[in-house]
Amino acid sequence: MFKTVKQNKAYQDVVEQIQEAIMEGTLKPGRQLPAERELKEQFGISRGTLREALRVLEQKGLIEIRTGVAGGSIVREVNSENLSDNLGLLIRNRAVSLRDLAEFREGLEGGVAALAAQRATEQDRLVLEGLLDEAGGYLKEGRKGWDSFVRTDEQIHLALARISGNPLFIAVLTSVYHNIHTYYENYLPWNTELLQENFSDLKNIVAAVSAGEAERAREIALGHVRRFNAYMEEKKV
Amino acid sequence: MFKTVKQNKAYQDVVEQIQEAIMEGTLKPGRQLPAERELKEQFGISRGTLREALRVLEQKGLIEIRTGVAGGSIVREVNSENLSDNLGLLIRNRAVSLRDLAEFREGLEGGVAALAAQRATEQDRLVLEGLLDEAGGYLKEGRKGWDSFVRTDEQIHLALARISGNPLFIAVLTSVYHNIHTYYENYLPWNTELLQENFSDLKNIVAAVSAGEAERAREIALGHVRRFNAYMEEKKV
DNA sequence: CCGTAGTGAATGGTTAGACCATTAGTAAAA
DNA sequence: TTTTACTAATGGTCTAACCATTCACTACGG
Repeated sequence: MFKTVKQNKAYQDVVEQIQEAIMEGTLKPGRQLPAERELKEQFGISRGTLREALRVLEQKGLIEIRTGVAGGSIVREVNSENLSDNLGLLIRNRAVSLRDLAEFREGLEGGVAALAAQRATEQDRLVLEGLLDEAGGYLKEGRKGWDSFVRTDEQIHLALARISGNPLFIAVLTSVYHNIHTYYENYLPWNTELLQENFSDLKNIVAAVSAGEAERAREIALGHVRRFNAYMEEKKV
Repeated sequence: MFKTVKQNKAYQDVVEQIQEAIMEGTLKPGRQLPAERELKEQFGISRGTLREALRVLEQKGLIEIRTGVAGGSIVREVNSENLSDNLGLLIRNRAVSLRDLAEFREGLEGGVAALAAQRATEQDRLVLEGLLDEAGGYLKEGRKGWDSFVRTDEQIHLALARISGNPLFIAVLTSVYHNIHTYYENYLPWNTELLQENFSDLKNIVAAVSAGEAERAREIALGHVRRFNAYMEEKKV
């Protein structure tokens, strides 16, 4: 009937107070908190306890702690790094399989391409074409350019995510790419033909995005990822 | 040319060591770490520093700390609570808007429904139909059943994610649903008609999944989410 | 006048040792 | 057998000190 009364530990109370102040805007990004020796007085706790609280806030990505005379705890701009990290932990720990990752990517890339097509500015188009040129250059280098090509390929995909303007896609895809590398090396049957095909896909996606053709971009991106995944499945077996 | 040598703080070193041990499976979930007073000896640090490390690990969701005689640090089963918390922070900070969330959901639900259709077992079908019945019941209760209906709706979507068998979809969608509630209350123009339409969508999705028709499930799910989002956009303006 | 090396002070990082609070198990009492 | 009280182990907190890092200022040398 009744819930157990939550017995807050001292450091949790501090975490909550500071977090709340940040959330409601009392503490704005860039703002510096008082020094530990002063904060501990304000909260009426010991320095050790205060530091446990600060470590938690740091881990949450809410503050940054700097040493030195002008140092201290500084309120951070909220970002999705943490989300990315967490997802990375999940991927590594839960023994998420290549198939899981690939399926997940399949679900995301189409939507990202479509959104990017709707929202790309002139400048975005230039960036994409620049990356495409770069990738093309690596492709011509033959074997030794492969690694660079793959990295550029990734950058193109991430650029699309950025262009989509949706922080969730950006954070999640960043995390996925950070963690899929391991698999590429083991499972992808690298060869010139595959890379050429890949490059051709990229060109088509960028073309569709530049033309603002959302649905075409979606389809090509989806097909691209699917083919890629199919290759990996083959090799895996 | 050279990168600054990373000056690890003592507590960071401890965090990394323990985290690594958990990741590579040396420390399995449920396993209990030595008591603080012993751990500090093993690491050769003070108790305060050790505790900062443990707090970080706790915040990361890797361990749980219990008080009392049989207490201590226990390695946790990895879960997506943290991911959810993070997403919550981003939303509260307006770094992620309703539109962002909705778009993201649109990207995911189609794929989930398609996978679920491919993989649903007989038992899964029963669960889905059970949930559907439950939702239908709430719908008949009129106004006072709305909340329950929405919650059941969510459970159906989460059940689909579970059936898809992909831990990434499960984790991410769980986080999204945990956090989208805030918006529902503010932006959804609840009325019988909308709920009826919603219910009809759900029935169709479940039917397609049960029939193993992946592409149809994908399309219906996508349309479902899109319509839902469109309603919210309207109300918002 | 300008640059550079040195120096001091403020701040976080770490240590040691003590005591408080919580809790599971055990022994004693009903 | 059930309840109560005690005990010991463990995390939670406190105090007080010293170490390590960084920035700003000063004094010296050009």
